[in-house]
Amino acid sequence: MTTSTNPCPSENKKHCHHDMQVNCGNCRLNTICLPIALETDQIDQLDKIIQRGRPLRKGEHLYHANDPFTSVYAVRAGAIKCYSITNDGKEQVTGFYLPGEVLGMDGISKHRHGSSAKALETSAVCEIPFENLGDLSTRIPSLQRHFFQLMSQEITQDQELITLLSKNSAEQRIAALLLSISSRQARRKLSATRFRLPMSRTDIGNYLGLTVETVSRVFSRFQKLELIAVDNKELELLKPDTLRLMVDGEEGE
Amino acid sequence: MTTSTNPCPSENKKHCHHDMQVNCGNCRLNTICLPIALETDQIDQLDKIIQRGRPLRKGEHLYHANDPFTSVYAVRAGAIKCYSITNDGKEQVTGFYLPGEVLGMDGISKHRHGSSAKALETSAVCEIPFENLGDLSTRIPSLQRHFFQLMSQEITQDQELITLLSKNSAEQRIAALLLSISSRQARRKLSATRFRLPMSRTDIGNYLGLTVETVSRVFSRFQKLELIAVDNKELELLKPDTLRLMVDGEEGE
DNA sequence: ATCGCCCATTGACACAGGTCAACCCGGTTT
DNA sequence: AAACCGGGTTGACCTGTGTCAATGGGCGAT
Repeated sequence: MTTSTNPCPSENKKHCHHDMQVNCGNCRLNTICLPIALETDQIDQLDKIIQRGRPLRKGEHLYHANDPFTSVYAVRAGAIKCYSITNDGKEQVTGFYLPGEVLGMDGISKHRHGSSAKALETSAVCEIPFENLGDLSTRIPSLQRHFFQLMSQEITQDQELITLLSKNSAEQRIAALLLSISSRQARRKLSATRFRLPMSRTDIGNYLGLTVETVSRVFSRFQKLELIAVDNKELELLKPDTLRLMVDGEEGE
Repeated sequence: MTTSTNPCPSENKKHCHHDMQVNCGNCRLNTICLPIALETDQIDQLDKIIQRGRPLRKGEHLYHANDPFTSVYAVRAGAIKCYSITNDGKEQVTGFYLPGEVLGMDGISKHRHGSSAKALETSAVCEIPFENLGDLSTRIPSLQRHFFQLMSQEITQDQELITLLSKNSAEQRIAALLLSISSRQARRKLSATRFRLPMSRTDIGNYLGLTVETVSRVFSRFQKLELIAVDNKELELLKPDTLRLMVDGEEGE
C-alpha cells in the first residue's frame, strides 16, 4: 500500500533502506509467497535464511544458465523473464515471473541453473539458499510440503503451456497468456483488467512459439474486435469472458 | 542382478510370483530409480513404504485425472502414458514413462492428479505413498534431496518439450523423441538403436503437437533417407548421429 | 477362414502462421 | 534538427502442416 509503485526509487544507491526493512513477516506478498501456511515463528526461521540483495535494473541478470545452482528466488517487485539458449543459438523464453512467484527450481537436479533469469524492469528478489531451505524443510514439515507443492505447481503450469503450444491457435495462446497475467494480478489484489505488460512483443511470441508479427497482428485483431484496448504495453481487458471462451474453445467439438 | 531381463516373463498369468519377491534392494533398476544414492538400510526403509500391486494390463489406468492424490509411482516394467483432457475435450499426452522413471508428481500441488495414467502395454509399477515419502524424507535428507531432484528434472524435461514444440519442425520433434527413447533405453542397459515403440503413432503425434498423418509421413521420409528402419512399432536407428544433427540443427544459423 | 476394427500410410488440397520487406514512432545521440 | 536505433505494426507472399478422404494391413472375435 505504498504510494510509490517502485519498491526502490533511488535504485542507484547501493543500499536502499527500503529493502533492508523487508522481511517475510511484513511483506505484503506473504499470503501468496513461500511463507504461506507457516506459523509466525516458522516465518521468522525462514526469514533468517533469506537474503535480499540490491534491486536489479532492467536487463540485469539474476543468474545465467549453467551458473552453479545455490538458491531459488522469490520475486518481490518487478518482473523476471527466464529463458534458455537452444543448441542452435536461439533464445527460448520459458517463463515470466511476477511478484510472489518463485523461480530457479529447474536448477536443482543438475546443480546448475537450466536457464537464465533477467529483469524485464527494475525488480527486487529474495534469495533463498537451497541448502538451508532443505535443512529447514526437514525441521518444518509444512515447509517441505509447501515447497513440494511449489515445484509440482511449476510442473502443472509447464504442462498447461505444453498443451497450449501443441493444441491451440495463435489467438488462443495469446488470450490464455493475457488471462494468466490477469489472474496473477488478481492474486496480488491488483486490477485484473488493467495492467502493464512487462515483456516485449518479441518475448511474448518467443514464449508462445509465435513470431512477433503474429503477436502484433493478433493484438490488432483483438483490439478491432474490442476484446482488449492496447496502448503499447498498457493493456485493458474489455471482454475477459469472451477471451475465456476463446481459450476454453468450443470450436473443436 | 537377476538373470532374466524381464521381471515377469509369464506376463499373462494373473499372479506372477516374481513380482511378489521384488524389493528395491534387488530390483535391477535400483541404480536409476528412486533408491539411487541411498544406503542399504535406507533402501530398506524406503522399501517398507512401497506397495507393489498386480501388473496393469494394456489399457488399464493407474489413476485418473482428479483422483485424490495419494502416491507417486515408479515404473518397473512396461510403459505408462500420462495425459489430460483439455477443456474442449481433446486428449493431450503429457509424457511417456519407462521403467525406472517416476510419475504422478504433478498431483502434489492440488492434492489431486492433474492427469490420467494408462498402461501402454502390460506394466508393473511400484506405488510410493506420498505422505510416507514426505515423512521419510525428513529423516533421510538424501532422499529429500533426491526427490527434489526428480521433480526438478521433470520441470527441466517439460521445458525442453516446450522448446521443442515452440521452435522445432515436425522432423526435429520426432528425431528428438526417438533419441530420447534411445537414451532412456541405454540408461537401462538395453540397446540404444533397436527397440519397440510402446506407443501408437497417434500418441506420438499428440505428445509432439502433430497429427498422425504428419508422424507417419516423417517416419516414411526417415525410412527413405535410411535414417531409421521401421516395422510397425519395431524401430532401428540406423544413423543416430544424423538424427542428432537434425535436432541440434545448424539450419537456423 | 472371415469379419470387423483399429491403426498406419499415402495423396490432394487448404490455410494459419512464417518470412521478408517497408514503414512508423518515440527516445537518444550528435 | 538530423540521424539513428530498437520496438512495434502492417502488407504481400510462401510453405509446412493440418484436413479430408481413400486404401491397406494386423489382429482379435466369431
